[in-house]
Amino acid sequence: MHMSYVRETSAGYLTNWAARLFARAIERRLAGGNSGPMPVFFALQDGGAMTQKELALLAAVEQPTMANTLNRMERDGLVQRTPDPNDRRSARVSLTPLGLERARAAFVSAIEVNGIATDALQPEEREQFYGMLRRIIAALERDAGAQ
Amino acid sequence: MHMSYVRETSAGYLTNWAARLFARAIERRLAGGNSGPMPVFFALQDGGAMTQKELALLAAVEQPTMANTLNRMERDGLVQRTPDPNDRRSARVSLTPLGLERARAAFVSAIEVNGIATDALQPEEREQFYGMLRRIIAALERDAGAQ
DNA sequence: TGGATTTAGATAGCAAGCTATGCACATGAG
DNA sequence: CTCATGTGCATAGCTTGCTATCTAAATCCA
Repeated sequence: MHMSYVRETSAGYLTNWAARLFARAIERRLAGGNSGPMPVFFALQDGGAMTQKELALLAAVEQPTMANTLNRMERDGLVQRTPDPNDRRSARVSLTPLGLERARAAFVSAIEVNGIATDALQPEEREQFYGMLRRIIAALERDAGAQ
Repeated sequence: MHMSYVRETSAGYLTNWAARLFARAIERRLAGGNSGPMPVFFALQDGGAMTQKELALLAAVEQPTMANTLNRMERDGLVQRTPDPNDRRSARVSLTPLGLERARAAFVSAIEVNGIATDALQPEEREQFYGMLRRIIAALERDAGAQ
């Protein structure tokens, strides 16, 4: 079992590699923008507001990761935090006008990159690919849950 | 096109999510170990030596990323750098005995996690999944090459 | 009501990824 | 031989991800 074997048939290796290529392809199209805010853009693109916790859940990242992402986005004028009147620990996060603008651009880039990737698949393979990834994600989350 | 659509059918989103789950699943099994050295382990598990550049190429990461990974591995006693007698800019990197031991453990964990993931697929889907990922990687690398 | 527990977020510290840039050594052209 | 160019690696500085831990507010229960 040599490197070539591992490189070609390790699902983890290939998945990590593909994920980095996706992120870089999107970032090249965003001229200075990064791909980290993408899940926040998608979650709030309709003008809605969410708590940090809800955003972390949707993005499937840990709370401190989302906290840092939101701090950078706030620093860059992309989101605003409005204190929750019902819970003084919490704040509702929403996109600023600049954030909405960037969200739309990010959406365009994401769709374009997604298209480049799925063009490498046969039409009937595409749904299958999503399905397989979702099953793998579910299996690995079960593994994580079982300690 | 709402969040739910994006979450379920964005190849980039799903791939990034799966990649993080793979890395965490391996790290949970390595008790303090990290998944970054994995490509180095695989490349050098047979006792061979490579330059940093060769390792970066095999791992498909940039040179500074590999430089940092090797620094951490050297700090932790996993690799040694031997000056190249033919080129004073370069060094040959090889695993220490401790590094070889960790490499074998990492290999076992990687195979186990890979098994958990591929068990979520039908046997005939497995080769297909690797093939699709490889085609997507190739497409995104072409995109990167074309600026 | 008051204390224990839960929950939302903040903070610290690290790994792994990237780009940009600098330096020293190697190499090739004249 | 010398000088321009190329190459291998190091460094700086950033983002995104993680775990561990803290604080403060909310909630639950006796």
